Formats: sequence, C-alpha cells, structure tokens
Amino acid sequence: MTRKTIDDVAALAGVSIKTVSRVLNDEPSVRADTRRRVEEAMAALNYQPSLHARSLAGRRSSLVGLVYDNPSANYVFAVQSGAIARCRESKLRLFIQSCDGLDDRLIGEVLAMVDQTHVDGLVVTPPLSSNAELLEALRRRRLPFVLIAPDVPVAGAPSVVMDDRAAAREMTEYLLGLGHRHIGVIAGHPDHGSSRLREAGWRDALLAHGEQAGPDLVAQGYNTAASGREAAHALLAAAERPTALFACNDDMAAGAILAAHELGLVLPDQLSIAGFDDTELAGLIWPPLTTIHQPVYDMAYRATELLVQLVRGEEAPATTRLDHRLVVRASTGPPRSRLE
Amino acid sequence: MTRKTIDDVAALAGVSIKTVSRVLNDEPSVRADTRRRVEEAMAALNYQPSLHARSLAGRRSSLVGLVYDNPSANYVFAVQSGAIARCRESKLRLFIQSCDGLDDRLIGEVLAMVDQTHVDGLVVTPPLSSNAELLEALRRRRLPFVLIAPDVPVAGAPSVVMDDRAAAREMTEYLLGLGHRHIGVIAGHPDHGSSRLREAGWRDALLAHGEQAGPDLVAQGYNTAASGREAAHALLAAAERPTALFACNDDMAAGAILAAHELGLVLPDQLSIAGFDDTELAGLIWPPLTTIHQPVYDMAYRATELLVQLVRGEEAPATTRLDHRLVVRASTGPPRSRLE
DNA sequence: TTGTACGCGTTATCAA
DNA sequence: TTGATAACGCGTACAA
Repeated sequence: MTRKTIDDVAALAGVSIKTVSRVLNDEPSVRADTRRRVEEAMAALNYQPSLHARSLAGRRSSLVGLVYDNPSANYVFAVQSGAIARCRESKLRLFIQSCDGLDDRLIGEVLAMVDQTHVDGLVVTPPLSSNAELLEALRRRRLPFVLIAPDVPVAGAPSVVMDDRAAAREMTEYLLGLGHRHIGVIAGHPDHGSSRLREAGWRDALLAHGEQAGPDLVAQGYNTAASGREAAHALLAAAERPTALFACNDDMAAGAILAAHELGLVLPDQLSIAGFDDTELAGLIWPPLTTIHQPVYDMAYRATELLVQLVRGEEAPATTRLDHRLVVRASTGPPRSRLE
Repeated sequence: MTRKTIDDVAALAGVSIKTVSRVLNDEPSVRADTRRRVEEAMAALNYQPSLHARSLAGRRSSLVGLVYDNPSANYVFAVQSGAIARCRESKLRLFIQSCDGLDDRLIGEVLAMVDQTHVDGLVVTPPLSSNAELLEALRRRRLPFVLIAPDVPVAGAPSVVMDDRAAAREMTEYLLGLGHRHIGVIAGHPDHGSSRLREAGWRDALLAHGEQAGPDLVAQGYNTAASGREAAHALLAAAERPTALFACNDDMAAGAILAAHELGLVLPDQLSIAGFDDTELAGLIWPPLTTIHQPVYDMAYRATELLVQLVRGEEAPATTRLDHRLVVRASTGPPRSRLE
C-alpha cells in the first residue's frame, strides 16, 4: 500500500495535477463540478497531501512553531493546548520545540529548528519571550513571531499579556479588605519580569492604604515550592509576624502552606495564604488556594491567532491584554485578632 | 537573506553536492580533508539542511511522532520530556500530536498526521496504546510504533510498561505492615487497564494476608481529584471505617485528603492515605503523599529508543518493564488504635 | 573517493 | 477555467 499522491487523484478525477492543487488550496477559479469530482477522488483514495512536498514547493509550510523553556508542566500543557486548538481551526500543524534557556547554544538551536522545519512563524513563551538576543536573531531571520508575557513590549512583535501588576494589587487589596495589615510577599524568580510586576502590585496596594511595605515583609522565592516554603519560614520567624502571605505563584504558595502546617498554624484563622496563576494545584491542596487566575490557555490561543494573521501578511495589534480573575477559596480569611 | 542550500555549501567547499550529502549523512567514503572542508563551509554559511527536502528525497524523514490523549498535564509533560531527550541524542525531530480519543475521527486524524508528516514511527501513550482499532490501522500502514503501558501486549509492537499490579500489592503490604487491617481502595478510571491491575494488586495483598477485600472497601473513582474526594467520603461513611485508603492515582489521593480534612481527620494518625504515580503534586500537598513512583519520563525515553531501533530495521524486545519505587512520605503511618 | 542525472510530491509560472 | 512544465532542496542509483 504505497502512499497516494496528487497524481493518483488527478488520474482518478480526470484532471491535471494543477487542478487538484487548486482544489487543495481553495483557489476560486475551479468550476463547481470539477471541484466536486476532485474532492470525491481525494476522498475515495483517502489522499493526504505531503507536508514536505507542499512546503518545499510553496512559499509557506503551514507549520508554526512553539518554543518553550519552562519547568512547569501545567504551564507548558496549557500553552500547548491553546496553541494546538487554534492551529486546528486553520488546518495548521504545530511544531513544538523545548529549549534550555541556560544553554548558550539556545539561539543556535532555535534558528536551526526554524531553518530545518521552515516554520512560517513562532509563538514564544516566557521566559524566552524576554530573551533579547533570541528575539533579535528571529527578527534578522525576518520570521514572524508573537510573544506571550514578555517583560517589556518588543517593537515589531505582537505580545499577549495579562496585567500582573493590577492583579497582584487586587489580591493585596482583597487581603487588606479582610482586615490584614501585615501582609508579607514571597517574590517570584528574579529573572522573570512578571515577578517584579507582581511584587510591585503588592507594594502599590499597601502604600495606597498607608501600610508599610518594608524589607522584613519581603522574601525572595524562585517559583518552586521548596523556595516558597523556605521564604515562608523566614517571614513567619519575624518578631511581628505577618497575618497573611501573598506568594507570587501557586507552587510557592503550596510551599508556604507546607511551612504553615509545619508550624502548626491553622489556615486561614492564624494565617492567610494567597497564590497566583490558578494552576490545577490550587484546587487540590488543603486548604484550597485563593489565587489569581492567569488565562494561560487563552493567551496561547490568542497568540497563535495573531501569528496566523501575521503569516497572512495582515496587521496585528502590538499588545493584547487578557483579563485575569481573583479566585477566592479557603486559604484566606479575616485575621484571627478580628474574630476575637 | 535567502536560505542556504546544499549548493551553496558545495560551491564554497569546491565539491559536488553529493559529497556534501555524504558528509551530512556521515557516510564513510569521504576523505578526511574533504570532509573537513565541507564541514567548514557548512559552519561558515550556517547551513541547515531542509527537513522537507531530505524526507521528500530520502526514504526516511528523521521525524518521529508522539500521540497522546491524556488530560494530565504532568503525565503529558513527563512523556514529552523523555521522548524529546531521546530524540535529541539521535538528531531526530519529534512531532507531537494531541488527540481526542472520544472523537470518532480519531483514527483518521492520526493517519492523516502520519501521511502528511511522513513520520518514521510513532510512540503511542495510554489510553491510545490500548485502542485496538487505532493499532490495527497503524499496522496496516506498516508504520513502526511502540506502546507505552498498553492494557495487553500487542503482537508486533514493543511495549514499555511498569508492573502496576506488583506495585499496588507492595503499597498495600506496606500499609498492612504498619498495622492497618481495613484498607479501602479508590479504583481508577475503568477504561484504563492499569486501574484494574492496581486494584488487583490491592486485592492480592489483602487476600494473601487473610484480610477481607469486600465491596464495602472499594469505591469507584475516575482519576480526578473530585472523584477521589467523593469516593473517600463514601468509604469513610461506612460503619466500620477503614484506617487507610489506597487511591489508584495521586490526583484521587489528593481528593481523598481533601475529604479527610473536611471530616476533620488528622493524617496519618486517624487515617492513612496513599497514592500512585508520584506526580509533582505528591510533594506539594499536606501531608506529603506516600505513593508509588511511576517512571514516566524513563518509560517515554525507552519507548523512543526502541522506536529508533525499529526504524533502523533492528529488532526490539516485545516487553520492557521498568522498575517502580515505593516512596514513603508523611501521609501514611500506623493506625491510631495501635498507638493507644 | 567523487560526481552526474534523476526523482521525491507539491506549488508557481505561464500559456492555452 | 484548465494544463504543461519548471522549480523547491535533497537522497539515490549508477558511473567515473
């Protein structure tokens, strides 16, 4: 059973291969009944056009790339799912490439993938979306690309973002509204721009309410549960213990909850803990985590959509901001002193 | 800046394109200094061979496929990572395809991907690896494929598995060893073969120790935390409450822990809970989960390695069984009655 | 050890 | 509206 080709279809339909090609590419100048004959022949033969032949002959490959360098399974899965969903709608294939951002061959590897696979464009996820060298290299290749959550907007490349700073501020204001006054923050990985924005949002809220945001209320984390646990222990060892902790991602919040359990603190009565991202984890831990929903799937879907536009030669907005959502669960509540 | 081709390299090196091709494919019959000249030219031009041209001209595409239909981010991420790692070693590209197993177009979509991309072979993950129709269709296409954790071995396709039944038995024996006598089980999704094996392992251990394994100790779950929570509530409502629960995956175990917290039970004193898989989650919940480590990454790595052998025309063992590991954390302990 | 000529399956060009 | 033919960039068969 050898592979069916465009010649087989043409022979069966009694037309030239060029006409089959026209049908394949939805070109208008084909008579309706010719088109029907060709389509029937394709169906009868179960014909599938070769991606390789198409992209070799044409100027487009119908392949788009997704590059990531992210240790979070949930994040990567959500991004992939969103991009896959959008590709499916446009009958595009998605080529997924995992990278190692610490490797100095990173850029070479991405460019090699681009040249070898002839992808029409690239969706770039954080933290690669903030790698200036990489982005510059892509621009020199004149390859269309869309960034998800870059630290700073990049001229010439559309970005899809959420408002990290506003979201962090909302969360902190929610905690203030519960009556908390000493609210510690577990900062995210210093290499991620969103970390700075989230910490800034926390500070915004405290200062706006005339509260302190001193260094004793800040502990450095690295986006891992282990770092969150350590940071929480440091914050909770202070003389004037915070009554609430805002962790800049859910994993660190989970680590902070571990620390609270280790100290025998009852949540949320003796300590409130909030996270950020609303990963799957947030609903699986005890108590369920109050957090900010980051629309990762939607961001990837939209980014891929913008890339499709770019590839078609259409314009795309420089920045697309998607809405976040404060999700209140059981890990936060009024501070105990208020209850007494 | 137009794309560099094999002709550019040949011109710069002063040889024919055939010689460049030989160097590219590591063929032996090239004089050392000729090879060096060609390699220098390739480096100077930053030449990357076109995947499409290679697979169109040759009889191999250097592309292997990975198909999955699995809602678990952790599982998918681990599988992808293992397959990617092995591909990298052989300079293969991995084409990742997400499927919807409930869609009746499933088989058509997989075959379309195979025909369009010319993948040399396929790594098939559960539950697709137990889809008899799909496997039969692949066999008819004469496409090499390797199965990860199929329900039953399939003639002609190597499988990479772990011993679910033995692992579940070990876990149950560990709980028996702690002094538990009433050990409930939260069964996994009935469509997954591993669910039956894990439940069987639980029963093996109880029967071998002369304990009961009656229906009041079994609750049906569906591999989700929500179903685990519900199942745990059902089991814990029994007149003679179990002192330990064995959930057939970690997500359900997390749900069971939620249920225990809701009932105000202190773990592990009043109730021990064990899981299966050792996902990232296991270390992030409170108390940290005793579970069985399933070597998903390694299984995918090995499966890809076997596929590479198959594609080369080499033989591959029908079944490769990788070791699991009992990971004891804090969610299990002796039953309270023993302590008193 | 190296090179020439052809074909892989499609799109692009140009003519009919 | 349709078709003949030349690319696309590489591997393969065979020759030198």
